[in-house]
Amino acid sequence: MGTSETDTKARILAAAEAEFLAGGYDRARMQAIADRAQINKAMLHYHFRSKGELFAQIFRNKAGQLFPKVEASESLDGDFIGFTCSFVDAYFELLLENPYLPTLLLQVAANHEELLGEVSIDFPKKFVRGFKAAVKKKAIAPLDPQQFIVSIMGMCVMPFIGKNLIKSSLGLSDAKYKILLKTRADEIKRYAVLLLTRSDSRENSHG
Amino acid sequence: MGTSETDTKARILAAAEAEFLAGGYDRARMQAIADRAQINKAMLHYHFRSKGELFAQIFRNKAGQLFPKVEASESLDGDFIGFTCSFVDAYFELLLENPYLPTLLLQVAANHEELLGEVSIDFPKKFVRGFKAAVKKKAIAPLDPQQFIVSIMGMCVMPFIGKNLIKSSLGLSDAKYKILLKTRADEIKRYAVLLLTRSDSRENSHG
DNA sequence: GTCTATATCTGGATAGAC
DNA sequence: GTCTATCCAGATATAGAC
Repeated sequence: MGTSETDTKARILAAAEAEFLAGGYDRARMQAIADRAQINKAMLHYHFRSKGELFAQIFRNKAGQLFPKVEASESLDGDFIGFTCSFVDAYFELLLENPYLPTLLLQVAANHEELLGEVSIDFPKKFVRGFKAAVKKKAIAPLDPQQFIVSIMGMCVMPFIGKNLIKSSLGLSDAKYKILLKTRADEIKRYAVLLLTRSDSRENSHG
Repeated sequence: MGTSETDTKARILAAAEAEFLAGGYDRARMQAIADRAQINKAMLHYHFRSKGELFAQIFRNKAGQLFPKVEASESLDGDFIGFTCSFVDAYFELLLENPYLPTLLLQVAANHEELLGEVSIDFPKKFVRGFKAAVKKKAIAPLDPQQFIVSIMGMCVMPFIGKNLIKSSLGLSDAKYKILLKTRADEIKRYAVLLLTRSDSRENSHG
C-alpha cells in the first residue's frame, strides 16, 4: 500500500506541533505547516479534515503525553515539603523542555474551552488534598492550599510566558535571562520551603 | 466644523479598546469595533489608517495611562517591606480594574515587540535597586532581587491570565474564584513579608 | 464626516487529474 | 497518496457619492 503514509502523517504532526507551539492557533498557517512538512496544503486536508481537527489532535497528543509526567511526581507519603520540592522540579523541567507550552495552554483555556474539557488536569486537586492533610498533621504552615498552588504555578510559568517582557523590563541579555532560568527552580523551592516551614513561630504581623 | 468628530473618535477608541482587550489583536475584528462604536468600517479607516495603527494608539494610550499608576507607588524611603506591600496592592488593584491587561501585554511582548519598545516599564528596575539597597542595610533577607520581582509578578498575574485553567483544574465555581481573587493580594503580601523577613535565622537547609 | 459598494488580499478547503 | 489548480469565505482596506 501507499508509499510512506505513516511517515508523512508523522511529519505533518511534527510540523503542525512546531507551528502551533510557535505562535498559537490563530497565528499558525496551514501553508506554513505544509512547508515544514515538505508537502502541500492539499495533503494536510487529506490526512486531517481541517485546521481545527489537526490542532485538536496535536493538543490531545501533547496533553496526554506531558501531563502524566507531572502527575508522576506523586507519592504523597510522608514529607509534604519534600513532595512539593520534587513537584516543582518535575513541573519546571517540563517547562524547560517545552517552553511554549504554557502560552499555548493558556490560549486553549481562553479560546478553546471545549478542548480543555477533554483532558484531565488533576494534579492541582491532588496537591491541595495532600496540602490539607499535611496541615492537619501540623507538618506545614496552615496556608491556603489553593492560593499556594496558584502561586507555585505562577512563579514557574512566569519566565516562560513573559520572556520578552522580563528581558526588556529588567534589561536582561539572553545570557542573563538564561541564568535566571537555570537558577529559578531552586529559587522557587527555596521560597516554598520558607513558606511551608514557618508555622507556629508567628501568626500575623501585618493587617 | 464637523458634526461630532471628536465624539466619534472617542467612541471608536473606546470600542477598539474593548475589542482588543477582549481577544487580543488577532481575534479582534474591525467590523466588531465598528459595531461597538455604532458606525461602519469605512469610518474606522477614515479616522485611523489601519488596524495596526488603531491598535498601536490604543496600546500607547493604555500603557501611558496605567503604568504610571504602578510607578506612583514609589517612595523607596525607609521600610522596604512596607514598600513591597504597597507595591503589591497597587499592582493588584490595577489588575482587578483591568483583568485583560496582562494577557494583552504578554501578547504584545510576544508578537509586537516594536510596540513594547515604545513604552518604558521601569518599575522592575527600580524595585531591584531598592531591593539591593535594603539588603545592603540588612533590612531584608538577601534574596535575588530579579527572581523576587519575577515571582511577585507571576503570583499577581497568574489568576488573571489563567482564570479558566485555574477554575477548571481546581474545580472552582465563579463564586469561589471570586473569593480567591478577593483574598489574593493579602496572600501575596503575606508571602512577601515571610520571605523578606527571614534572613539570618537559617542559611540553606536544602540543596 | 458619513455612508454604500467594491476592491483586494489572505488563508482555509475542495475538485479532479495522475 | 500526491499533486495542481481553483474555489470560497472572511477580513482589511479603498473609491466615490452625498
